[in-house]
Amino acid sequence: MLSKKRFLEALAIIFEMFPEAKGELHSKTPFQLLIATILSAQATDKGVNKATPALFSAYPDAKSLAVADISSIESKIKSIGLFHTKAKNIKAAAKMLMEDFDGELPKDKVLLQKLPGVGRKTANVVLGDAYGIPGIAVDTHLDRIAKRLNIVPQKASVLDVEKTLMRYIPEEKWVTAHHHLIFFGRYHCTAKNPNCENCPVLSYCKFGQERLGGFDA
DNA sequence: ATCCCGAGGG
DNA sequence: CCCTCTGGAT
Repeated sequence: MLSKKRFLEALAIIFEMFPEAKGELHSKTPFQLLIATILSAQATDKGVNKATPALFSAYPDAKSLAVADISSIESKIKSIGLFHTKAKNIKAAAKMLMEDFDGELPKDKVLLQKLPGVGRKTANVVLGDAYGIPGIAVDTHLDRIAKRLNIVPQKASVLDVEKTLMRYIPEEKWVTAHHHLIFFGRYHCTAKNPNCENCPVLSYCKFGQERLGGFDA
């Protein structure tokens, strides 16, 4: 297992690889960020950004989305995938915001997760990016990277990954580290053909060393 | 553990 | 063709 000290060394290198990493979902308000983030589940941010202009043009806020027709919402987000569930969730979330939260986003992880379609990962993203509240959203990229670097057992849950990262990374860097790790996963340590051959943190990476050292897959 | 589910990439 | 994408609810 990679030690905390060694992980932080690797993380510092990853910071330098993508110095300007940040959230890439397009939004004008915290509410729109919430909706975009719900829509981003099992979808690319590019795909979400392609669909949200039409969605937010028609329904820019919780008040309008709460009373929108499901079929109208579906037609605007269909290209994203999982659109039945997501249309239902974002309308219900908007309605809940209006009825139970005075039309404003709760700045609290537990309350945010009461909204349909909002789990731990989405809550962390919204609180971190909209309000700067410390948190580490573990998505498919962070989960993969944590396991490749071997800071957690291969069978660890996303919650275990989050806890370990929170223990290893200083709190004031949680939000930025999250973005740097996302970029690293998205553009370098990819799921399919990771660029281990040209990786600055190869010397820290169990997965990469075994992959390059071992026989062809 | 399984379902949802279209677009893009290899 | 198969795999993956800033997951969540059952």
